[in-house]
Amino acid sequence: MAGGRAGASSPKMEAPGGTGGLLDSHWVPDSSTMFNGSNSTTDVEGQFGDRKTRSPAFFQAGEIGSAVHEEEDMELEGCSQLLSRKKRRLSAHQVQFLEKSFEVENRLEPERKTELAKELGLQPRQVAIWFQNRRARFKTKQMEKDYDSLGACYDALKANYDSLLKESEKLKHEVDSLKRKLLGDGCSEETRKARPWDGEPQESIGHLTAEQGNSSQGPDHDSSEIEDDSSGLVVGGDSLLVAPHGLPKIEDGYDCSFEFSSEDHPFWNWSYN
DNA sequence: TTGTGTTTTATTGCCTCC
DNA sequence: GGAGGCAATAAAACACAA
Repeated sequence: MAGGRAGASSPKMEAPGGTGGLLDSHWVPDSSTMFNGSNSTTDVEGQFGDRKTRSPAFFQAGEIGSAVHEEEDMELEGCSQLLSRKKRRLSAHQVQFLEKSFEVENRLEPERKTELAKELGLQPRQVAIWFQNRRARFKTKQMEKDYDSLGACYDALKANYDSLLKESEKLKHEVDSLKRKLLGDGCSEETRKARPWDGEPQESIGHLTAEQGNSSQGPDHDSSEIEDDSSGLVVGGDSLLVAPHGLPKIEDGYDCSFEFSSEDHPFWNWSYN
């Protein structure tokens, strides 16, 4: 998307007659709109109202702003040819009011916009812009939060995976040692014949296949293979219990078992089209 | 004082919905 | 086609270190 589109109406743009340098820092005071008696720090940009038929807010001769910097304004009082203006920030009071309103509802109904504008001594367009920018800020913050929580989930899952891997190795060793115990060199012919694991590799001891019992698992081994055996493995009367495992509870409060859903997320619930 | 980074206000173009 | 939303962006305002 092309930038610099605001340039045409930029207050930095020198006014005709080369007066921009001087006028850039001054306003023609506005006697009209004030917020509850307090001074507004903003001008009346956006008073073109409908953005589809808008004209540049700046450089409209005779247009006036509701400046709060009275000293500056006094200096220029009487200046009828305002050709350049600066942005003015909203007052703390106005921002606070808008913030509260945003908390209640982050979307603006036309009536509410008008109402807010009236109450704050702003143009409806300014209120709309403020909400738009506020939503953008909120979205950014929310994405940062989501990024952090996903990172925490990843760490927890990785830790869980690693510990499962270790546990799996440990169990394999136990199985191996039990096998060695049972199949000691001095065992009888009957016992040797009865050894199921001496047959085809897919034969199993209990639920554990020979392959599971003997092969070493790589890092990408699916841990679910041992989950199915978590009910316990009985070998020679001993029970090797594999602890049931699931998704971890992360200590800092994040639960990784969540799924992203636009239904239950305050931000994504918004209908961004 | 000045350079630089951040935040805020506003514009522009495109998109979707009605 | 108009209204309103969003992303991208500009630029003023502000903060702050050197």
